[in-house]
Amino acid sequence: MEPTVEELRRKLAGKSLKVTPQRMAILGAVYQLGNHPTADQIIAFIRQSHPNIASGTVYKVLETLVDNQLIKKVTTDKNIMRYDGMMENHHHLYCSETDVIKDYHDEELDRLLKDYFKDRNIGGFRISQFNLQINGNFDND
Amino acid sequence: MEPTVEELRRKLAGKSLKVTPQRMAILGAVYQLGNHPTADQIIAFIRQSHPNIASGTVYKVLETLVDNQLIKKVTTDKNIMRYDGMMENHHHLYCSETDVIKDYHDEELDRLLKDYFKDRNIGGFRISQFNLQINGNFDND
DNA sequence: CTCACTGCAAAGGTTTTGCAGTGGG
DNA sequence: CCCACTGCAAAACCTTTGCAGTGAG
Repeated sequence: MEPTVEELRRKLAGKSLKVTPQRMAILGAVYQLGNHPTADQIIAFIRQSHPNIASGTVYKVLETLVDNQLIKKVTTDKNIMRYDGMMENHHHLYCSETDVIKDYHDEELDRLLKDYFKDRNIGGFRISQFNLQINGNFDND
Repeated sequence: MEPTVEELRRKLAGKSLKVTPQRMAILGAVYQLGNHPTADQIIAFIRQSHPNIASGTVYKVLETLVDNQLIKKVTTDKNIMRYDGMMENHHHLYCSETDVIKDYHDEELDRLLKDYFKDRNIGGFRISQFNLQINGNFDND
């Protein structure tokens, strides 16, 4: 969860995106910050090393990264967009009090859901992807 | 899915909320509009019968209704909040192109998930509720 | 070289807030 | 009657946009 400069470069180039210092920093920030950061957190983090980066640029780059499936958008009850660098199929534990999101991986659950949707026709709906939003509270609050 | 005036009144009173014409109209609008309306759609709908309702009031009332578990918030990739009057456990089919959300109910799926989480300790997380976000496309687009 | 990307600043759109006046319990 | 609720308008907030200048391929 902390790719090297070469890995970042490869991810961008792999999507035929120009490799700019800003894009490297933003994609790296999403990975390093980890816990589903907001645009604001990403901007603050990047300004430590790139003081002149414009917030408009960050929003544009995040949109580009989402469009190219290098990151995903994550929404919560608060209407602030958050971003997730984990592209493998996974689910989210969400506490609305603390606004903390934790990833939840489980192959058994994935298999269960996949089997459920297999051969099931959801009235004219072509499923591209699904994920479970699990709401509740973390014990150590 | 179109409760009478008495039912609306009972729902509000049941939560010890003052029964005002605005609250009646807003809760009724969420039910009548059905498809997970935005605040804006709710306001436009209500103004037909209550031309003077303030948008600030609508936002405040919607928040109150959410807090009192009479409606739920629904989020999508677009950062506009939407509201859902269906309180029974259910899932959502979501098409990001058209921004259409359809409810998906299935007891077998609910049982499957319930069984899965039964006796399973999700590392210090107390689950209050979960729902599946199913992304894809509707055939008749 | 060229066109996509960045910085900057302004605008956009949704949601929140403060306060005085109103009305439901 | 009293306090919660409403209307109004301004402000806050996140995000988008336009344009001139820059730099990656």
